[in-house]
Amino acid sequence: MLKTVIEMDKAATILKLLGDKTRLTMVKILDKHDCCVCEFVEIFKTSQPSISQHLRKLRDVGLVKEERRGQWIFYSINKTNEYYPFIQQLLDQLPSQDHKLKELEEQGTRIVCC
Amino acid sequence: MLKTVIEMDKAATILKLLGDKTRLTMVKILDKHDCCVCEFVEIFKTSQPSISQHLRKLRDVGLVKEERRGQWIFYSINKTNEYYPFIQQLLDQLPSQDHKLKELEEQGTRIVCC
DNA sequence: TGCGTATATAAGCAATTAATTATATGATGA
DNA sequence: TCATCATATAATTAATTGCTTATATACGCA
Repeated sequence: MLKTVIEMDKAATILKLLGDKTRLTMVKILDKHDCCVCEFVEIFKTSQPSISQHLRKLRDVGLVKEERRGQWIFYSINKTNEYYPFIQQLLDQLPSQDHKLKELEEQGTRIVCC
Repeated sequence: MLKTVIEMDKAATILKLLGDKTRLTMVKILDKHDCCVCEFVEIFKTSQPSISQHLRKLRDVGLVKEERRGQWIFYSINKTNEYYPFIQQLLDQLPSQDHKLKELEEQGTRIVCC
């Protein structure tokens, strides 16, 4: 089995980023589904700037990437990031957050927006 | 394979704790070797209170435990902690920090103190 | 072209964090 | 019992973080 090793500095940086419940949940969701900003605003019941700022931090270290689709900007996990295997192993130990997206669908919020 | 799942809250708390280079390195070292406070002071070239405070945080969430041996207090990983499997998987992806202890031995600092 | 929607960025502020300095506690050994 | 060593705790301070409010940008549509 290939053992990937990550430097301590980089690991600490990534863990610090993920050591925030909002960002950790975002990344867990994004690992399975692309999402746009307004969905996160709904899910976390917080302000749009707050969400944007969290996403920016994740983007700055390359964990997620953005892509414009018409009016919306979708975020997705950057699987080509050299540290993706590191976080993937971590995410696998977290409970699925699919129910959060399901709630949006039930509210109609997911469809309306994206 | 048994899949252990950890709640998001708890995971975020632990990741935040480990998202500090000093604490992450401490835990990585402790995963293989017990250490006393004065060794960490040497390794990290920082003040004793600073080291004590980091250890306290790790102790407060149960990741490490302390044990007095005569004059010294040794810290070790708490393998019975319910979140140990979570961090173990993470630690396995980090480079060994044995060289740091080796340096102490070469300096004689390890033996003198502990 | 002008308006509404989605998102990003900037500035300000309150809360949290990590380090320092000073002091307390507890064990050892003369 | 007193001095010393190892460690913990407390108080202070500077730096960092995350949120809010306000504003800017960029797209889609009438």
